[in-house]
Amino acid sequence: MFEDESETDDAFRALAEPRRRAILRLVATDELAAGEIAAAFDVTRTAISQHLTVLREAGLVSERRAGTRRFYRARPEGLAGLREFLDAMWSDALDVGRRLVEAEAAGRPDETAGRRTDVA
Amino acid sequence: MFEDESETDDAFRALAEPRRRAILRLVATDELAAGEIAAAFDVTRTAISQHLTVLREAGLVSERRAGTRRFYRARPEGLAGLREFLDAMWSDALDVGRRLVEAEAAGRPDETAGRRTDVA
DNA sequence: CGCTAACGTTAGTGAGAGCTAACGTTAGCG
DNA sequence: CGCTAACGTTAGCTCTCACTAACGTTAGCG
Repeated sequence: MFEDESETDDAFRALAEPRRRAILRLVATDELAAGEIAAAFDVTRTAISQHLTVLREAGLVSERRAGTRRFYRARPEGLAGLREFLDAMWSDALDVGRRLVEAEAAGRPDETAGRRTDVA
Repeated sequence: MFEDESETDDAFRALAEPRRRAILRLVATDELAAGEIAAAFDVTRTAISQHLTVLREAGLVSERRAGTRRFYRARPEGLAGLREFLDAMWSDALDVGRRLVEAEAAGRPDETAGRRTDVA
């Protein structure tokens, strides 16, 4: 698993920016033009344009051209990698939590914390 | 929703770093000491220590001290904010996809699309 | 054509983040 | 005590990234 690390990495880095997440929420429910998106913030259109480029290259938004305007919309498939990562992490961590409780109830063995190498 | 933006922001920024995600996967299944974690990478222990600090402040790992050693483990609750964000984004985007298909079948209204939502 | 509107793109700047080396801290051993 | 081991912390460097200003591109109108 996690074979598309480079692709998922782009999505993570793209979402690390609060403004990009705001843009994504903005186009999650409605398809908006670049100018409309830029009007919603108090930064330059240039900055928004670059953010849109990052989001597009990360596969998080799709672009549709109509005349001189370009409409953007959230692309749910771009979040698939993140969901996989989070779900795997979530279930693994919860599983360990359960295991630790059972171990403690059994009289707490496993103090040396013997490794398991199936890390990645 | 998205009221814990500052807390979620820390988690997003923490996960934006590939090495921190690797560390998180490493301690997702096993509780490891700082030295063991550092041994798994080819960077300095200092760098790993700083990464662990970031992960801990983001609520993504827990710390347990035993003698001079400090054991770290993944904290699934720290991912709750991210899951909420992703789930909301996912369902919203899919909902829009469905709505667009229906609108197209109905004869495509809503061309102007002028609006602004709660941008934050 | 000329002109304007709506974008994207490039160069340059300042703030932030990851990395290393050196130093400080705490726990265990003789 | 003195010494070592296992960490964390600070100072400094470098590189990335978000932002702005200026320029280039494409589409529509007269």
